[in-house]
Amino acid sequence: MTQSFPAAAYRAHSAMQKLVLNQRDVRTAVAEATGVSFTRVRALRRLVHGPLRMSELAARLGWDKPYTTIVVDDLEQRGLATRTVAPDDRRAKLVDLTEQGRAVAITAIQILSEPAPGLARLTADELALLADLLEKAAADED
Amino acid sequence: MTQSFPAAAYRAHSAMQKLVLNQRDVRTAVAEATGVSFTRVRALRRLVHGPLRMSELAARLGWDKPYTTIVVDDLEQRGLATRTVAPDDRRAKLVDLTEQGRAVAITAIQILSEPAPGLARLTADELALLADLLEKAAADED
DNA sequence: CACAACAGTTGTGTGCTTACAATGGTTACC
DNA sequence: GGTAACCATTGTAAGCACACAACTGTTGTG
Repeated sequence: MTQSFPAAAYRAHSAMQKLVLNQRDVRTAVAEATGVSFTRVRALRRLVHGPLRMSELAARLGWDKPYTTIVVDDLEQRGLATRTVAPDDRRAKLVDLTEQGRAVAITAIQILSEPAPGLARLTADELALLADLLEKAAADED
Repeated sequence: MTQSFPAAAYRAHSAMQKLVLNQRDVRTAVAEATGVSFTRVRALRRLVHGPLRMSELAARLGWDKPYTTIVVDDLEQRGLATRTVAPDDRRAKLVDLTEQGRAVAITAIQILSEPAPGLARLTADELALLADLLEKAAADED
C-alpha cells in the first residue's frame, strides 16, 4: 500500500493542492455563481451530453434513487431540467436539461476549468512541459 | 481578469484536478479515517502549532464565533481539545489539543499529504522537474 | 464607578446531503 | 396471465454546516 514516494512527489502534491484548492473552495464559488448547490451542479454536468434515466444518473453520481429523485425534483422546479417518460419503457424517466440548465452547466464547467492564477508565473515552454508531465501522471487508469 | 491562458494551462489544470480530487473525495477519506467530520479536522489542524483563543481560531477558519463554540464544544466532548481561561484575560479561552486530538490531526495531515498514486508513473527525474515547476507556480503570493 | 467595548455562549432556525423502508406502476418471463 | 424483477417516488429521519440575535461576564477608560 504505502509505497513510500520520493520527497519530490510530496512537494509536487502539496503544490498541486495549493493550486487546485486555491482561494475559497471552488465548490462555493460555483454555487455562488450559479445559484445552485454544487451537488445539483454535478447532476447538471452529467447531463450536458444528453438525457439520462434516473437510475443511470443515480449510478453515475453514486447516489441512491430516492436522493436522485429529490435532486431532480429541485432541478425541475428551478426550470433547469425536465423529466419525460422514456419512449421504450414507461417505468423509466428521461432527465434532460433545459436551455437554462445547460447555461448553468456551462457556467460551472467554465469556472471549474479556469486554471489557477499561479500558472501565469510559468513560461509557455514550462507550461507545456508541466502539462505533459501531469497528463502522464493523470492518465485514466481504470 | 480573464487573462486567457494558453491551452497548456488548461491541460495542466485539468490533470491536476484529476490527481488532487482523485478517487472518492479526500474529505470523506479523512472523516472516515479519523471518525471526525472534515470541518472539525480543519480546526484540529489549526491547533497543531499551539493553542489559540476562540476568536483567533474563528478568524483563521473564517467562521463566526457561535459556530466556533459549537465545534469546540464537540471537540471537547470527544476528548480531542481542551478549553482553559486565558491567563492574561479572563474573558478569553485558550483552545488546545489533547494527546488524542494531536494524534487525529497528524493522521489527517498524513492522509492529506499522501501523493496521488498516479505520480508513481513518473521517473525520479520527472518528479523532481514537476515539483520544481509546481512550486514556482504555487509560490505564496499574499 | 459608570459605561462602552470585547470574548464567548446560548438559542433559534435554515438549507443541504444523505440513508433506508415501503409503495405503486411497468415490464418481462414462465 | 400471474408473478418476479424493475423504475421511480414518497415518507421519515438524521447529521452536518452554518447564520443571526440576544445575553453574560470581563476589561479598559473617562
